[in-house]
Amino acid sequence: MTAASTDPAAGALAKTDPAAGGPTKGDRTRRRLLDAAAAEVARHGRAGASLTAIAVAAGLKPGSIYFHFGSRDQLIDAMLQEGVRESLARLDRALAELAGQDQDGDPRARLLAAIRAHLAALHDLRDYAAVVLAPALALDGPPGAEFRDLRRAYLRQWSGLVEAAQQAGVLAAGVPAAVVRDLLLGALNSAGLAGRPPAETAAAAEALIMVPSAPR
Amino acid sequence: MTAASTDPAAGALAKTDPAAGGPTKGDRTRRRLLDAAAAEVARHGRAGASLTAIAVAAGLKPGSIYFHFGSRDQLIDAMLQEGVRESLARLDRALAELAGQDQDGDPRARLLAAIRAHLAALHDLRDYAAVVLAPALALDGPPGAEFRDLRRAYLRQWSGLVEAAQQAGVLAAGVPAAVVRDLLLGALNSAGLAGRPPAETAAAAEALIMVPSAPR
DNA sequence: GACAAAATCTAACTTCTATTAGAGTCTAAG
DNA sequence: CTTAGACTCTAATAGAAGTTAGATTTTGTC
Repeated sequence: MTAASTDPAAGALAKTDPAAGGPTKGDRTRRRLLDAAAAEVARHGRAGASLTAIAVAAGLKPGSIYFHFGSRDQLIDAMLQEGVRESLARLDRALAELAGQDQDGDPRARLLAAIRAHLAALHDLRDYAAVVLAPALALDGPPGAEFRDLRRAYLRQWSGLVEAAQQAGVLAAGVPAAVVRDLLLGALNSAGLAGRPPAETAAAAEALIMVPSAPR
Repeated sequence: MTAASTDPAAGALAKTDPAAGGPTKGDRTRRRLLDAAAAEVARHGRAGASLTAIAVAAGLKPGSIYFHFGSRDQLIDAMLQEGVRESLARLDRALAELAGQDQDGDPRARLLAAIRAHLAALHDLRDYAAVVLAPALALDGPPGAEFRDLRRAYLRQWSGLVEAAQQAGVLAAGVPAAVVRDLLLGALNSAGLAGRPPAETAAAAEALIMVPSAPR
């Protein structure tokens, strides 16, 4: 171990300056490392993201990374977690905002909000999301328990939204919800990463898949 | 160069025994190498597919690969080309079969046939297609002219199908065809790689995106 | 069965990689 | 200014990667 005293390499998360003033210097470069890792993985895949390239992109020498992360894998895992965690938080937030309005439990409104939130996340988080949410992305090896759980939670959220929408007649029924969910997320990911403004893609997705109006 | 005499490493394609009897031994191991490369790239990404792993999977020593291919990159490029080429051929074949029937130019029938062909290709070609057709897969570096052209041709085919379907009222109009194409292919890729039988996925996709019946 | 070509192996090399230990520098608090 | 801790660099390690040249084996043909 390089740093045995306080060992910031152990914690995977970047604490959002809980106690005193702004983020410490270590927090900042840790963030910079995660960003660089996301960019590198997005561009060259997990296996192609070299520590040296990440270090250079973050303005460090390769060896210095080990002060912040225990290994290359831990760094990449941390950035993957960060990506899903943030996406999940955004989804939850979007749905919570809806709850404070008139359309509380309306499945149609909830699904639309989720679509927009997903596309917005794809647009804002860019490299993080490109890596994390891609359906069949080659992320070899055991993905790490925490990442797996977060990803599952994200998918479960969407399954729930789809089922509710089907029962309300907003989405085609008589089709396994899991398949619809895969189709939907795959469509959003593919079109969302094409670089178009999220609003445009959202409008297209809604026009394409939604039953034109209320079940009537 | 290792083999300067007849140099099979130069040609990227596997000739389908044009002249005499069955495929020569070189053709067979070349095919085995392409398969191994596809599997390895599908599992570990382009950068993570090591020559040694490919060689072992094909029952060879790493050095022997250079008799068949000029370099690692050329091997992988060849397998990528093989993937799109076959997918494109299947799509063309499916559309041509339709032309011999009553529903010659019906946009709806053509789109349905294309969806089924794409999902079937995803299922049959597996590793090849998983790598080639994935929307935003990290295939770093210049993709190679031939591969790029084939891929463009595939996308152009789909754009045409989508436009025709929109004009016929089979798909939601008023939305850029390119966006719809991305959504559609992304959906098919994502759901198609989930391991479900292609027919089931096709049915789900059709139920989800098609305007219920003819424009009437 | 001998011969030439095709196909594979062996054994090296170079380069790049992650990783480590220890020494050096910066930063903030007293 | 001093000092302790946080942070970063340098230099070196061991291993795995792609690649190559030459020897060796396999294959098909007269």
